[in-house]
Amino acid sequence: MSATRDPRPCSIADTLALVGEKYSLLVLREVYLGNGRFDQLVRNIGAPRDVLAARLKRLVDGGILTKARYSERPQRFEYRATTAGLELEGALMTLMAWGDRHLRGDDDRPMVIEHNCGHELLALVTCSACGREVRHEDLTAHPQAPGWTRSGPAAVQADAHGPSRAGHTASGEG
Amino acid sequence: MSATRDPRPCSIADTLALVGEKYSLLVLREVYLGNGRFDQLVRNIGAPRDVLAARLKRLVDGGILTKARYSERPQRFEYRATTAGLELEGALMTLMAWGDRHLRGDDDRPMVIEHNCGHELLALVTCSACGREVRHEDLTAHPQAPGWTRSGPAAVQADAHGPSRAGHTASGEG
DNA sequence: GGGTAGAGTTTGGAAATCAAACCCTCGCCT
DNA sequence: AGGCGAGGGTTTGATTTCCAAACTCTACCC
Repeated sequence: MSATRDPRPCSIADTLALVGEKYSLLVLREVYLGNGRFDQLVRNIGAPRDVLAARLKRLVDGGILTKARYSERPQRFEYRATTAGLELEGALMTLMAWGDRHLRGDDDRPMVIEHNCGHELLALVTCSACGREVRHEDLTAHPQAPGWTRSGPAAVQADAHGPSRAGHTASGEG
Repeated sequence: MSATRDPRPCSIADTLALVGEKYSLLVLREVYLGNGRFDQLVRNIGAPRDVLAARLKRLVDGGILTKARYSERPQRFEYRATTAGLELEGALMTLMAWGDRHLRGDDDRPMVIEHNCGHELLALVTCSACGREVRHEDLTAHPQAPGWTRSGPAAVQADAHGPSRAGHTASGEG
């Protein structure tokens, strides 16, 4: 019997395995703001120092941050985002926009980001091909991983009398 | 005494407090795919059943999922995304795009999303005002929360501009 | 020498995770 | 009517992780 064990292969899961632990994305937030020093990260994020040290090591090992020396004699370091690390900023802006919209009133924002087009940034996820905003009902998933369908592992085929086999295209209750 | 304690007020942190725990975003992934049944979530995500139950409760309480009955007689439920929940799909697509680009070769994708414009989706985060892609160097953060600057809590006055020079604030306060 | 800043590491108790086992309701097969 | 199995969880007990506070070490500044 093949192991029913392994979860669905997925780049979302892989990405979260790297940056999805508690505090990791907040480290990125601070680094984007230019706050790359250890004590600064501790204060601004509120993370335990040992946990933060572990997260930083992981982010550096994962190629998202670098540890740069900014002073030789009293050895002092600063964490900076790599190119790959900077490419996660969009995801953070998206999460911020969501939180601003759903967890606050539109007037109670703790932070405003200014885009150099002159306007306040409201992050929007779009399709790079057509430029339109990504909406759920416009998407169709095509699993590529062998042995996996949209609904689960093909071997188990857990799709008999499902309530809505439609999956992505056509439903919508809201 | 000194309230050096509270972390920076931030919608990113708030959002992550709700959906940032392990597995939560993978639950959303499966729900977007139409897989809202408990056992399906367990199998496809690989989460312990008790942890998954806790996450589902939190997501329902947080207004991101609803628990819908799809069969009366053998009582059967299914979790579905609310409107707010659907609005997180863009963030997931962004994380997927990042993982596809940085954690895999562009040929080894476990899942391809088709956009109904006819092309494969490559999620891009853009500024809703000007439509351009969000890039780090085009952004400027403006903290609104009282007592907080870009670099940290104002009361503690961590120096403001970069690691290069320290402002020498000798006078303590306390 | 005393004090401060930066960058962590150590410590020990509290909380979360995990895999596996268990529970309960139905529906179906025989 | 007995047994099986699916679905949807809850319980259990051992392992990990987290957390806050204390501690370490270097180095500058007075």
